[in-house]
Amino acid sequence: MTTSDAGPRALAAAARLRIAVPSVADRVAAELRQQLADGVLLPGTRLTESTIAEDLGVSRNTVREAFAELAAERLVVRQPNRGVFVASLAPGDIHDVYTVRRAVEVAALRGGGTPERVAAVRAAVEEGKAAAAADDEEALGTANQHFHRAIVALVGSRRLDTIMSQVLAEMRLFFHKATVDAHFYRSYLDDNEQICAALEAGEPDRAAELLLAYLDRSEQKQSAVHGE
Amino acid sequence: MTTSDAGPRALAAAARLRIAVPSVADRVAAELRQQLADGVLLPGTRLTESTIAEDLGVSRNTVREAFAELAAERLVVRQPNRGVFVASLAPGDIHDVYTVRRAVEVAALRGGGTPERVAAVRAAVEEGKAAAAADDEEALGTANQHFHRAIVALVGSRRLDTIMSQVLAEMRLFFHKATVDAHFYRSYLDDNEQICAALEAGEPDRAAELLLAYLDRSEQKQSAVHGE
DNA sequence: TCCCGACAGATTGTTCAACAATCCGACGAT
DNA sequence: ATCGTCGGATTGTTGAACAATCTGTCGGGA
Repeated sequence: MTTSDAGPRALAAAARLRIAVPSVADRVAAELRQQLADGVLLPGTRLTESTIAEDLGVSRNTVREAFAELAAERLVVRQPNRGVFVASLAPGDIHDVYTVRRAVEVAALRGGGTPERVAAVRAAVEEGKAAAAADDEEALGTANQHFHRAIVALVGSRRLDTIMSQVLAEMRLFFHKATVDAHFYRSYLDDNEQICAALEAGEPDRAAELLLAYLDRSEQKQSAVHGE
Repeated sequence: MTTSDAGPRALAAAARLRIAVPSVADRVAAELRQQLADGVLLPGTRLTESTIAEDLGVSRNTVREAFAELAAERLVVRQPNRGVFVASLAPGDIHDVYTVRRAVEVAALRGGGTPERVAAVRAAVEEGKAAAAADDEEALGTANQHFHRAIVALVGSRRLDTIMSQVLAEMRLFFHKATVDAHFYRSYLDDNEQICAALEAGEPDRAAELLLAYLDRSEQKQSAVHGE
């Protein structure tokens, strides 16, 4: 009771909210996630437990726990008695991912959102423009992700946010193939601007329509690049 | 080679698609999932690793892997160095769950779906009616879940299906409190019928509107029962 | 009386070593 | 060339061990 009295109930709540120090398994998972996002580990690559355990200086069991996390996020697939492999998306999976995005993002956009959250969308759009001006393709890609994440964040749902995060993480897996074209994301700048403008103008339904068209186009592009 | 020869390529494909024998960890997770769904384990209950390991006759490490699975599904929460507890939903979480349902189910319904899949929705409706006629509240509840699962299945997206499954699993966690009222699900029978009828009539948008209203009402009820 | 710190017990987090089950590739026989 | 067989490698699972952390209790001091 150093400061104002908190009471036992508040203390219990604080305990529940205390900063959870990430476990070793979590950190291993985070490291692998990073390598997956960076394209260090390409789809289809086999991840051997003992190798990773050795490389990261942790036990095999801990690596196993990390694999369980990643498998739950679909970033990695487990083949019993064979090992885990970096997930690779079939053409059907691409459509599937976009189906989720259509459901989640359009629903989020239709809700409108508070002015503060709309401002976050705007910020992501500007971030993209700045990246384009600086010819930073890398930044352009992340700005684009921020944009879509901000759209979902409009509804303020923790669960929708994590769903979106996972979908984006999945997409990063096979986006590497697409970004060989250095100007890939640039074509989306206008779309983002228009969607954001419609949203700011208080016309969420129109914004949703624009987004829907955008997603359909994007899916087509992806499918084409992915060779189908 | 008991039956017709398949050839090496087909065999490789079969190997990839072969029925994955569930690992011990998977079976432990399944068992716990069942107990959670059945209400044997109520929200807030602490799950001690050693106890469960002993009860199910497996090693503590294996239980740990099962916990990782369940944690990824939000059915249990891990408190570092304290243990895992059966997840309990705060009032805000209830709204959050319904937010996901609104996004997913409405989007699915708007798509219409193939006649075959519409038929599956109809089947779930009839299943509910039959359960009501037989005064089987248990069956009524599962029929209701089948109904909503069938709606999502209209789009035929593996990812949306699993999202819906997880959401329903989460709901079963706190639905136990609600079903003390034996006639809880009965009130949904008419809604389901109307939604299904609109869908069959080729008016998916009207069906979506009905579902939206249904979900809002359901959320209100749940929030009320859950004491808020 | 109430608060605070130390202590003991219990539980988790992590590692290590071992072994069975399974898979993969090579090698040799037909 | 096809088919078994065998050996090596990897996974699945177990059991034990130990440090780190948490919880509750017990006593001392204000």
